[in-house]
Amino acid sequence: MTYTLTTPLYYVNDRPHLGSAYTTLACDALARFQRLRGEQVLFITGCDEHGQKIQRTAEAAGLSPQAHCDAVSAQYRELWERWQISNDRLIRTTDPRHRRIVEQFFARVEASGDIVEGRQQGWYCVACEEFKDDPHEAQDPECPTHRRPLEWRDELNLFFRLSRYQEQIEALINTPGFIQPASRRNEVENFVRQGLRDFSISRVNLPWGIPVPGHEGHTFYVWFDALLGYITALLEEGDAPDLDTALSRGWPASVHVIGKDILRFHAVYWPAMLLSAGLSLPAKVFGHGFLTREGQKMGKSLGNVLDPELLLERCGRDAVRWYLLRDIPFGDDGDFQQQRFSDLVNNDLANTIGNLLNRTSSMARRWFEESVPPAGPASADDHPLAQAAAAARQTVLTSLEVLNFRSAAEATLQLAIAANGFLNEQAPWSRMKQEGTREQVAADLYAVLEAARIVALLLAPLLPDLSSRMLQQLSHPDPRPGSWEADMHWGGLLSGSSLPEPSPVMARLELDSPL
RNA sequence: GGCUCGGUAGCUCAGCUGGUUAGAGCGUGGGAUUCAUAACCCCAAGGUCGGGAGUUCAAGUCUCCCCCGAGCCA
Repeated sequence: MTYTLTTPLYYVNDRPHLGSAYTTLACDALARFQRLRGEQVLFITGCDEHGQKIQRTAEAAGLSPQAHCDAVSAQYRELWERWQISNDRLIRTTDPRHRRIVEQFFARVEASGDIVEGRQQGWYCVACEEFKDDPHEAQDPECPTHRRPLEWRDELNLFFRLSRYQEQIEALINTPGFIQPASRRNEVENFVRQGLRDFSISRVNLPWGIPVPGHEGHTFYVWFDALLGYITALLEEGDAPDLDTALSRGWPASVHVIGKDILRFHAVYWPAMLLSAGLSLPAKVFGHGFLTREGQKMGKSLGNVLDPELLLERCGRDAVRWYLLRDIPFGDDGDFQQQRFSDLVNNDLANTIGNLLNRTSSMARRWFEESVPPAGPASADDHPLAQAAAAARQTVLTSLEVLNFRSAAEATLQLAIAANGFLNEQAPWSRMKQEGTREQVAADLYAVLEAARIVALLLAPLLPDLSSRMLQQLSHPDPRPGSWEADMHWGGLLSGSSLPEPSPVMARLELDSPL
């Protein structure tokens, strides 16, 4: 069974922002975790490139839509490379193969009688790419989210008969665990209970889209096309653009990770479309929260957007990943606070974790021939640090399974804190001044080094870079997919292996100016 | 307007089915120590748990009303 997970396919209307980076980072941690556990992972991200909004943005910039999409999607690609995101795919909905997949999918939906012609009349927000339900009787209604004027539309469209799936969708969203976090389920439930209405899946007079086969003049509505990108993305390099082939590569998805704003599309429309085409449904949809900055919404008008590229350059991958994953409950909204950001990075990563390794390694080298001391009694499973390590490991495993990055980070940190405490209690530096304590000191240092090794391994999904640097200092190989959990058993550190000269694995963050 | 979710130490939050002196991290103050990245370790201050009423032997924890914030739908 392939573990398929997806980020949203980001709309290329604008350059990448921190929100997309946040989602992608979280997915990366999850993907790494699943790979380490030995799962066969297919990590999908990509770009959604059709629709009127794109067309207009391109026009405004004096570019062809395709040129515009090429440019923006290249920015995404570069950004993910820079962040070292481990995605297996980066699908673009302008990929020619995608068109074939959409056509085949549509044919199935049409064959099940779920496509009807209808008249779509109403106020449309181009920014949302969505019809708004009767916005009062105002003569100049505007979109509540974009605060831009709505456009009146009256056109003949193709509709998807969503209403036929009322009961199935109700059952689906009541399935425990399908919508995560559970707190968001109410919202969707509420929406569905009011009765599902058919929604239009085509537009007329919109050239920048995939033509609907057999319906001259119609192109697919962006969402219909975009969601299917998850399936096109399954195709491997040389595969023919065939729906069944794609599906065989890893459908259904184990989880769609999305922002809470597009939950409805993923938890209602998308499953209904899949049901109609006779395909199986994703196991889970996880809608995470939004980030604010110092208590304020980020936005161009406020001029307070945090550029993910700049953030990466100034602070580094580990710092940003740690802060976002460790401090913000995944699922809830979070606030990016610079002071807290540097406090946490410095305290947790540099002081608690980094320094733990540094001080221990330094002692071991000094007193035990620059190598890992003999474990002696410290190899026993009932050693206090062995027990702390086992507990941390357990928590990390169960937390990451349910995308609770925060709890995983905390548990890892706890182990490092326990090891620092143990070191202070045992005070090997004073013992070394007495006679006949060498064996005890060796055991204590071994235990702490071993705890540090396990901290490093536990960190591998969340902070692969830091993890790797720590393991290097311990002369220990990076974890391998599938053997990670076994690697974390107490006593895996080899006594006698040489320890390189320690240097800080994590530099303190000194942010003198605002980001 | 309807519905949902929040309002707990300066800050970010834990507190499951109601039950001893309400917890953690950060920040702040003090102490101890020297192996280490001015770091680690220990201790302390600090909260009428948004307001009010009620149920109960007992309520952050249940009920009702009100105030504030966020969101979904109208």
